[in-house]
Amino acid sequence: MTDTSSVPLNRSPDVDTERRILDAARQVFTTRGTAGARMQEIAAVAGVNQALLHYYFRSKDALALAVFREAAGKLFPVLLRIFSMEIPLEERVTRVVHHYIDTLREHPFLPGYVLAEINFDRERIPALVRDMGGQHLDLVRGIIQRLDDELSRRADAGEFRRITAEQFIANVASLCVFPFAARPMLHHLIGLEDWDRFLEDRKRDLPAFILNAVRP
Amino acid sequence: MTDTSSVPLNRSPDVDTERRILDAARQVFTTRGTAGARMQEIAAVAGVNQALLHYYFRSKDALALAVFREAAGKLFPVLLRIFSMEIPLEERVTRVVHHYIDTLREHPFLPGYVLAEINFDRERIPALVRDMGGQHLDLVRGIIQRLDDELSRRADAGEFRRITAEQFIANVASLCVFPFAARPMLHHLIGLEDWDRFLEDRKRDLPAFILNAVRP
DNA sequence: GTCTATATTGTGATAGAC
DNA sequence: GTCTATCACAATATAGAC
Repeated sequence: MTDTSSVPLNRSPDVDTERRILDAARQVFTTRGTAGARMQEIAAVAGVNQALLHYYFRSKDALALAVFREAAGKLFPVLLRIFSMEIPLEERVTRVVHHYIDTLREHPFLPGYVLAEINFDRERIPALVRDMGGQHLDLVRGIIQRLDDELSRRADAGEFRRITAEQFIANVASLCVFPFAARPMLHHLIGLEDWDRFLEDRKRDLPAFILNAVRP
Repeated sequence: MTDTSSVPLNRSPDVDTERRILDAARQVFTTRGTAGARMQEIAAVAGVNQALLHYYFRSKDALALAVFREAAGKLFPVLLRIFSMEIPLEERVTRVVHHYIDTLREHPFLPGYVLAEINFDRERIPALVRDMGGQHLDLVRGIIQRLDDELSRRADAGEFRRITAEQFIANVASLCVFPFAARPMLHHLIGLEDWDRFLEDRKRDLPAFILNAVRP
């Protein structure tokens, strides 16, 4: 009789290999795009055989979805969480800017990859919404509503220009994310050595920039 | 004897068909991405046979390059031209904003497509630079230098905060282009009927927003 | 120039040994 | 769980008639 006490039955697949495959998949999918990625290359990067990818993830589509979910999970939930906090608007903006520039500096290919996905695959947005649970849309609407109220109040007080929450959020997202999506081009113009400096300057100046812009 | 007077010998390929193919290719490439696009679909959209695509463009790669060149040609030269004009900075910014939002509203898939291309294909940036001719880099450096001088001068005069030309250009590009690249998502949040309104608001407010942001 | 038919390769996926 | 070998088909590209 075999000893099963130290080896649980129905043990989940080797998490180490699965992780290695997923990391390799992220690397390849984010740099070549989902359609341009090759299962063979992912296997090579993971240091395993191509058949194993199918053993763990069944199909290229399923693997791509797993990667996209993980990538989107890095970008959106934090944004919602910070914008839900009960702290002054100025503080929320500063935190979002710092968090995004720090995160994207570590994963510079995420923005281009995610933007490409949502543009080229119609199923990505619904999948994203489903992932966030049924509350997602309500949560977002709540955040937008609250931000709208706040911006109106401060406009009434003469502190801010009139601006909708959608425009405000679009501004914050644009200024934080776009430079990374356009990185190969900016990179080429600015030069590799100054890229880090560029990001540091941006991290420092963007919060004041965003708020100053809506002052009368 | 055939009448050749109205049918030039060595006549260039039927420009009408070539155009139809190129338009179809743009439509398919920009919505599915280069790697995800299928020659068969392009042929169907163009209303011709797949073999004709190769007759006119030799290979998928060559066709993709032609589409990318045309797309990039819609986005970059105008930016350089406007920023080279001898008009006040405020006027330059306003013109760029208006031009971009109007152009991208007509071609909403261009930003996502071009960003995906430059992220996924390392050859795109060099090709882009080559396309603009040898003067390209000098022209860009000239524009950046001039803008830098101008921003410094106005910072010295206490009119502006200190900001580099690179940051300023990144801000303008981000605010104009990103919403289109993120369109499927914003679209989903904002709703189809309000998208046009969103763009109109943006076109009106962005110039003042950009300049106000750099005021002390 | 435009078509049909076909060659040729690339690529996701599976079978089956270990 | 992991591998090698192979299948099946999708997709680019070409040949050749008209």
